[in-house]
Amino acid sequence: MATNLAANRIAERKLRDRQARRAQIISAARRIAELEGWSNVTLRRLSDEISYSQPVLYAHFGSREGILAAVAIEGFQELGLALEKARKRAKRGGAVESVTAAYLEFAASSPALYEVMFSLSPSVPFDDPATPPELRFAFSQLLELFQGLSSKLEVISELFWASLHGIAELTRTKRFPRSRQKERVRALVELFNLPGDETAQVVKAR
Amino acid sequence: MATNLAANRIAERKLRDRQARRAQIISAARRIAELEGWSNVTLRRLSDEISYSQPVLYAHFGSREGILAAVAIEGFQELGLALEKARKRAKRGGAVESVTAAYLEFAASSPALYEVMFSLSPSVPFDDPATPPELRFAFSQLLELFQGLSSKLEVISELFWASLHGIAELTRTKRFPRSRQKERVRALVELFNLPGDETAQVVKAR
DNA sequence: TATAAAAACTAGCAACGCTATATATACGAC
DNA sequence: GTCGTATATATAGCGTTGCTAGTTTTTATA
Repeated sequence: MATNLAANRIAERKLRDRQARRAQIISAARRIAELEGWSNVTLRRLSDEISYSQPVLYAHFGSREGILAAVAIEGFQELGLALEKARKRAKRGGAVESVTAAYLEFAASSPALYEVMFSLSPSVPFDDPATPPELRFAFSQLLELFQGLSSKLEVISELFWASLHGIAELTRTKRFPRSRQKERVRALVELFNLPGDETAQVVKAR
Repeated sequence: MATNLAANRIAERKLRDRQARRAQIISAARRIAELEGWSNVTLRRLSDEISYSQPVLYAHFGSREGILAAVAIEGFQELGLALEKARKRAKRGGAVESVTAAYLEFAASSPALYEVMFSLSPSVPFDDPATPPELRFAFSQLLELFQGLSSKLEVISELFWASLHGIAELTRTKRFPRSRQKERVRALVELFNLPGDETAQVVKAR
């Protein structure tokens, strides 16, 4: 029947509209957060920005937390892509340095986004079957860095991630002076950029 | 005059009472936070716990933020003391390992306290003249670890702090599985516990 | 065009941080 | 001891928040 086809197209259009609005909400939340901080991302403000009433937000995300989580996942996607790009365009042996720079640049240029990814959403776990693929992908870019270099691939990747996160976070929260950032990065790269055999030596299992 | 002496003693007693209540507030906040999370540390709940009305809280701390900051500073004091103790009781060459364990133990055993120290109070800065001495003291314990070992004392200490913080935070927020924690710690200690000349070699300025 | 379903809005609840105003308590001078 | 005063504490309420029940409007189908 023709009605079925028409019904299909209508359903598709509705889905598109839904997704577009969802993206609009996420985008508005990001923009407000980056300009005015997450405390200004209120449901009333968001519903204002998208010109819909508050309950519409709840049709897309079950709660304010849900909106933050969605922004965080979008952030992990972008971080993963940025790291992948940095790793792939690095010259031989310079992958650690390149990825380090990309990671810290990401955190520094979108502090509110980084904040929601790591400080504000305990509802986006990693060590869990329900881990979002975007988060797995981002971490996999760090795993790639040490592939075959160390017998403790996962451990050394986690340690590298922890160091990057620590620097990013202590910088974001004003515990580290920006003035020494270059030296910190150089020391970090030296610690982890252990080419060839040396890597196995320093990072080797006891 | 006798009245002056009496007045003095009264003033002293008032000060003691004030400080006692201040400590009571901080203690209640810590307890609730550790048991039920910081979102349950509300002013009404706090005033209930200390059996005073809400405005009394404002006589001690100007705002809810002020209470969190006070708890955070108490946390830095305790962290600093714990690190100092760990460093001093370590056998020769084992200081890094000992301090690492103490730091991560502190973070793991009081997650809410650690959270308020690093995630919830941007109003306790470090790179600033107004940095609380408690925070400076805690960091100085990390500086001590690398005293004379590296030409980049501050940078390597900051890097070590960042790594510890990254591990603590990614563990607290469930991004790291606890199962590999031991291996992570061992790898971290190997990275930073570079006895004698090797330290200068790996950490040296280019 | 009439009807059922889906979508959106209005209005309001409870709880929050915070504060202006009122009341009770404790002090110092007589 | 008594009385005014200053200090300490309490009451009550404002504006805003996340969230939702109930109602109205819009949309799709027959």
